[in-house]
Amino acid sequence: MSSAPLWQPLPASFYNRPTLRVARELLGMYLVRRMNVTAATDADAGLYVGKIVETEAYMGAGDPAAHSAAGRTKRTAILFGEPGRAYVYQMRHHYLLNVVTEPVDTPTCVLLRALEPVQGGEPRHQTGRKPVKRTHWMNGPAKLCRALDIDLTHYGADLTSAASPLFIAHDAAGVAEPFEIETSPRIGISKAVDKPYRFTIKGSPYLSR
DNA sequence: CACCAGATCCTCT
DNA sequence: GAGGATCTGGTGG
Repeated sequence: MSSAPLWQPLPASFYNRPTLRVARELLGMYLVRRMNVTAATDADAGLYVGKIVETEAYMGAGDPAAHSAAGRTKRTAILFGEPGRAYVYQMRHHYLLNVVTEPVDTPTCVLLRALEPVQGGEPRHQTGRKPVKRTHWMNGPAKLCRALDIDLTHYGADLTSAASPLFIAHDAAGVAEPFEIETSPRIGISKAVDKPYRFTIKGSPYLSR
């Protein structure tokens, strides 16, 4: 038997709280991706895990930078639903992953912008290309999706279930390393650029940009 | 149905 | 630091 960490999903109640608070507290949590593996020899096969080191909050109706600011559309429908689900959307060739927060009909979410690789080795989607530094495997919202093979099929995925191919956990068996949280303006947007809705683990070498 | 802007990333200068 | 890639949803005629 291995001494692998126990990845225990965060419950929906974690997400059913003010978005800024969720965005801060997601730092240090773990995104767990279970890939399909044929002839798996142990429980860890196909398991890719990254520690969340950078997030951004999108505040819904009152936030011009949020997709849901203009109201409900087909694309943003999931934002109006239950907290703890995945809001994935496509931008050019890329996919971006958000977590839905707050109660139903409150279209808020948190964007996952960067992960620190924890388990699973080099993402296979990086291989074959120019060698990429470990710190650059998942240091951007689209890069982490590509690394973990996350796309529109994960739209609406339940991030609170260990049975899901994609969920968010804390390491119930691990030792948490203390860290400081830094707050800054969001990246890559053109509206509400002054809002300090970006949260990072201070000093992490795995941040975007 | 045409247009456009966009929560990005990579390559080159 | 700039530019391009060439996708998709949303809007307006």
